[in-house]
Amino acid sequence: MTTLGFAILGLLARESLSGYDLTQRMKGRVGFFWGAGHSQIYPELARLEEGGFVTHSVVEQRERPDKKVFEITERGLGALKEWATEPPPRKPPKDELTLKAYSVWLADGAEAAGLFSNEGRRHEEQLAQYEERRDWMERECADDRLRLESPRFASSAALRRGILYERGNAEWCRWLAGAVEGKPEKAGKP
Amino acid sequence: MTTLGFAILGLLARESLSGYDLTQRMKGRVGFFWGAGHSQIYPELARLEEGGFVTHSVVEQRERPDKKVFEITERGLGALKEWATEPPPRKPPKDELTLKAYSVWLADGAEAAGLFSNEGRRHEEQLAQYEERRDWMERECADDRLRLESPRFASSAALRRGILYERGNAEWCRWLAGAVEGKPEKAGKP
DNA sequence: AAGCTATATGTCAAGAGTGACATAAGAGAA
DNA sequence: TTCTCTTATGTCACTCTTGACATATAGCTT
Repeated sequence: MTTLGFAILGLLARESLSGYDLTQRMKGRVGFFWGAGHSQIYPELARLEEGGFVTHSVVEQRERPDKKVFEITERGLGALKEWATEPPPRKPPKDELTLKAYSVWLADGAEAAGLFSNEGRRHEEQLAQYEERRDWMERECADDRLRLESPRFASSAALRRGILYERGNAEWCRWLAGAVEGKPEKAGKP
Repeated sequence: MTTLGFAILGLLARESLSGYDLTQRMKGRVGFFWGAGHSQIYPELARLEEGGFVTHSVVEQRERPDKKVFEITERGLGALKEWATEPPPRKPPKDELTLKAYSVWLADGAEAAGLFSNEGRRHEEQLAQYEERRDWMERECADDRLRLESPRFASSAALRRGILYERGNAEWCRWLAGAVEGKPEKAGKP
């Protein structure tokens, strides 16, 4: 079982979905801690079904093409539950922006300030979205999001991580943009 | 040019290194924002040399095997400088721990508390290491780390990002571990 | 002499992930 | 009619990444 498989099971444990729906979820709410295109999802669903972790049924639709709706099995639920508390392998987080910062000493100050100020704005926008979603959850599922055995609780926990992540990124980008502002470019030979 | 290529150039812009040295750096100081094993590094160095971004010279050693020391070229330096201020493609950060948190509502509370408390400790240890390194830099290269055109400045900027990242992770892990503590397991059928 | 560790450089097969290509139904606009 | 958009499912080739295999020098230990 791959991590992508568990990402899919995590969504299917909440509600039955088609491959297309799963693709949308991966772009949306789950998108800030995992990602996958449909070209990865369809083959993975086939593998999950082969392993007995999900089953599907075809739903005929009138005004749209038919779809396959996938449902998690008991076996899938059991595997997901076990996986959820196993320590993840530690891999280095790959952050291309930090990698760029690592070479910022070579760059022109105005250009670097532009980059980090733009990225800072992007992260602030994302942060605002997450905070809006958090506030919405606090209003709409006030009690439910505190019940540990409710999927809402898990969603809000993940969301909290996203908020912390974006906040850190936004702060850092703003700081760095400010710091490199006015740094002169190393003069070439005119 | 791949991102790994620029990661290597970022290191070679500071000092000339062998493939083996680069592998050590990737595990160490650069490890928190990019990673690669030697099986990726050696072929990438060959590609970089083919493209004229680096050159190498063989250094004979007495008490060790000979080594190839790679040096960045003007062309490599130029490419790195340009890349450093280009906006990175936005890809979803893949965080397996947050993905696990997303399914924590299914898990046994004690086991989940164990996982997140362990991970929290790991992040705190990493944070402590980074802070130690930051303090060391403040002492040893007090002025230099503030000069924008110095590699020390870029290193300390990246380090600052690492500290923010680990702080966020540690806080979140601790919070979640505390929250799921005492959550009873869903009873199986006895 | 045999084995272990650190240094040093490589290859290869398998798996994960990306982007393009391909198809198809129905809705709505030009 | 044709074209485009959204929904819907799939494949394929390519790249990136990982882990194992492979080799070699030299010091140190057993």
